[in-house]
Amino acid sequence: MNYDEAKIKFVSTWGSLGSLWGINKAMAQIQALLFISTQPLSMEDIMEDLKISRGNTSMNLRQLMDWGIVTKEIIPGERKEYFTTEKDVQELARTIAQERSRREIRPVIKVLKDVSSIKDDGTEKTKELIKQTKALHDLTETADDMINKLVNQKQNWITKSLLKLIK
Amino acid sequence: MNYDEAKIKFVSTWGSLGSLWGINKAMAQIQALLFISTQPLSMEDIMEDLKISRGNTSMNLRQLMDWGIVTKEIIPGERKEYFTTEKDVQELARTIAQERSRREIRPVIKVLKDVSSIKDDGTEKTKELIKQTKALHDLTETADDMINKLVNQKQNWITKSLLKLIK
DNA sequence: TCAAACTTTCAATAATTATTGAAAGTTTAT
DNA sequence: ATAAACTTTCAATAATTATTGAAAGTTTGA
Repeated sequence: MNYDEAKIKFVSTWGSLGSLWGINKAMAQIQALLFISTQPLSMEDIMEDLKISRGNTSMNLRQLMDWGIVTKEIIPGERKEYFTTEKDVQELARTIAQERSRREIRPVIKVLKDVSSIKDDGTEKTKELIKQTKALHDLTETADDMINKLVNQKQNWITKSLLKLIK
Repeated sequence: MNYDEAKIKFVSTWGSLGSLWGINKAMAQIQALLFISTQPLSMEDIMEDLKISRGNTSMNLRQLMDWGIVTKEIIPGERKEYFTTEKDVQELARTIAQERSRREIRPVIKVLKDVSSIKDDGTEKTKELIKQTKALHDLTETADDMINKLVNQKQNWITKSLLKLIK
């Protein structure tokens, strides 16, 4: 496998993994491209490389900036805008985990809390609903907390945490 | 909020969260319905409750069984098949985490390993590709390991782990 | 102030993914 | 062996989601 093959394989694999953290293919591919690039890329560069339209590139870059994992780079003397992504995997993971938590998990935790707080009318089905949604609420909340704590131990969090954990 | 409202809210919220662990809406809703049901449900029951077709119900139940979170229940004297889901949240989380790892994460880890193992031809871009995909490989592999270890500590894993972790 | 260089927006369209429903398949009781 | 009761399959269709491209918007330099 040479450089070009490896690059294509990486970008497309990372793209298809987008679903894992809830972003679309083009968004994930743009991020992948920036992640292995040695210098900032312009919209033109990205469009050409991924063979996607200008509009698509623009919209997905905006989303990546909203997520906080891509930033605009001004290159002196250049008219075009250039883009870079966070290059540190730890920091990247931290940002992604936080954003997913904020956007998707926390709202669900709220619903679980509301649902599990309905008045117990004494019927079996109500008791079951309360019991099960409460269990789900507790699990989700604890898991969310844990991920955020893990991910916020900036230095080498995964390795350190693992050591502590797996006695 | 009464029982019926709470039930609808729970089922639809859980359905929309399906994307979080990579299953579709109907699948997640069926699981949600079974999760709060006091007794096993037939295909008929599910179709009626969620207002989805027989074919859809059948296909999604099969998938849930493939994931190992729903099982067929034979009720003596009954011709129909009945279904139940794993009721223990811990066990549910364990199964889901394992399946996702097997289906999606491990294959990506393999690609990252292959890509990061290409021959270093000395160019800057190749060095960067190798460096970045290797970092991603290591992170992904370690995170995957950790989740699987966490999730396999059957008894109260989250709480226990948290205690150990967050000094 | 103008126009060239560039970016954003968004309605139209394409691609993907989910859902239906009816025919085919299976199981069970008699 | 048959037919009723039930489940599965899958081609057609619908719903959703992503993508395009051209017009509108913005910024910059002369």
